[in-house]
Amino acid sequence: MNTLELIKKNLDTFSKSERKVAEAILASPETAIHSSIANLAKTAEVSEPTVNRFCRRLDTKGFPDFKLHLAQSLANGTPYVNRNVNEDDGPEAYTSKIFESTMACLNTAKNGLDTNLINRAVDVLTQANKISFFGLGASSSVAHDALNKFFRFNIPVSCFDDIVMQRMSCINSSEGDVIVLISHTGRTKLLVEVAQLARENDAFVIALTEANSPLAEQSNLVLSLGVPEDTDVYMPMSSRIAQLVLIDVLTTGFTLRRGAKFRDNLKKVKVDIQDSRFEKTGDEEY
Amino acid sequence: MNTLELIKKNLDTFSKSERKVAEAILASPETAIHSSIANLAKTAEVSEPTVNRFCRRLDTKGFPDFKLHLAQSLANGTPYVNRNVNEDDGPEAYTSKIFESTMACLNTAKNGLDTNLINRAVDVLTQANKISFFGLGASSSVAHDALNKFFRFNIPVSCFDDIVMQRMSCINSSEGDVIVLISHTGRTKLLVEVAQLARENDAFVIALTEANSPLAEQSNLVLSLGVPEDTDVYMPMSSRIAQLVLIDVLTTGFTLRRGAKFRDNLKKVKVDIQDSRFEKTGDEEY
DNA sequence: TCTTTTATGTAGTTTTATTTCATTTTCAGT
DNA sequence: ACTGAAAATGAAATAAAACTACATAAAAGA
Repeated sequence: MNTLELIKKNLDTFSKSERKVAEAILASPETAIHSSIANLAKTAEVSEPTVNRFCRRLDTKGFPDFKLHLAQSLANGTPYVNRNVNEDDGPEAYTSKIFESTMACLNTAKNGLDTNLINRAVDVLTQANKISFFGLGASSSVAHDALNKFFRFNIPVSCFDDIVMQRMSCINSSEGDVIVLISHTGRTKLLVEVAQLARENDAFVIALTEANSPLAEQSNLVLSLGVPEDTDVYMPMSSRIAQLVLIDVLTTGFTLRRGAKFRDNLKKVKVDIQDSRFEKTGDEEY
Repeated sequence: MNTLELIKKNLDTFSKSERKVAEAILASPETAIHSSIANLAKTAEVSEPTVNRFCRRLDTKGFPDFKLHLAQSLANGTPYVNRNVNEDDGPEAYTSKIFESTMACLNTAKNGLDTNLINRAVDVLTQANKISFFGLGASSSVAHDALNKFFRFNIPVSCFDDIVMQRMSCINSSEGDVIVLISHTGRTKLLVEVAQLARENDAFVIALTEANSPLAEQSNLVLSLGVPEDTDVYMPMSSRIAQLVLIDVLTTGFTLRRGAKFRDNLKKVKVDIQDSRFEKTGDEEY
């Protein structure tokens, strides 16, 4: 948790003098990280040990350690990690908050990912006869995105956001087919059934979902993002973004694994797209 | 500039002993910020003044100040310098690179956005009779995502990734209708034509695209991300992610603008989705 | 009101960082 | 290769900062 936010939140748990310290810091955090303990004590009109005790109350080793934590919470790009949007936020405020919390979410996802599993997934994908991406509701756009990327590899790939088509596709699957199921919570009943159906028909099931969820249990390989669940009505679903980045990672892993010959293929697709453009060089995508 | 990157970049400008310090820090930056100058000097096998001089060479006031800067560059979410994926990167390497460059891209987008324009866009959207999202190719999944979000507001909203349907929809549009066009480069001929068609039929055109592009010129309002264009074959299209976050921002602005009554609507949708789930509380989305 | 607990500050101690200066290394010019 | 200037480095001393122990004051409970 962001130290600055932590101080704000715990303001009322501090003693009288400690609150003075907290207020002095909140008033000008930038100044605080460049002050000595003596200086800050003077600003807050308390004694030095009080400042020190204040630091320890916030689970830091002491004043220097506290400054380190505070500095990190003021660092470029993360002034207000995961701050929720308020009813009275202006465009400036909610825009920063959403961008920043999305970045924080990606960082968490990055740290929580198991690269061995990613490697396994890339393995499985490169050896697949056919790849299918399934998602329902909000996850369907992630599946579409995956389709768009894998389509360029010129391998059999499909994508369905229709439960009936998904089931039909599973029934027709066989060994060597890989089915990638995308679900934020991993608790969508219909999709869990799809996973079962796919496995009954010998397909390999990769799930992009929460660890230990019902869907995860029905899958052969689970890539979980470890992103905290969204709690606020105002807050958008950042986990979806993390899933998309994970798709990017898988695509990249796939490209690298397939080697140089394969990459030429990609270039061809890009060059062709160019022709449908107004002139300007070096562009890709739409 | 990020301190850690700065050290890497300037490695060859340091003297022999100073390089030892640099290498000790790069080897384990997390350890470095928690060490005393004496400790770090011992690890690097140099004297304490050398460490101090090293810090000053990097434009800091001294060792504690340097640690502060270093801590900030290690902070959660800090955008790393865009590094491209290499042919011989392992899963660990390409995963971090992709996540980090995506975060860097979001940070750039955040800084480049004009919140006044966002506010205007939210204005226009809240007053619309009907909203349509159009995208082609890779941008179609962004359009779908937007549909999914705006759909919950219980207002007339549609989404097409088919050029014929897009044109038909434009022809049927009238004053009060808003059409949101999504295109990374803003140079897709067909989509530029769609913009013209929409305006001829009195629709208001919002473009999520590059500034000064042909599409931008045909639109009433342009939201440009200012994200650098993708140059590398291996690199995924991060701008797409930025577009999605921008959709999140617009959705949030929309919700806030519509006020409390409206938010109840959102809750209803969420509660309904719950029922199609395996039991567990507090979940949202799919 | 008295006792106990908690909070706060003073003064001394320890740790940490910086400065000064002597020594070593490097390197250009002979 | 030698010499001397300049730069780099480290030892030791100094200064600064942080921390500890303890004493006193305030607050809370009996």
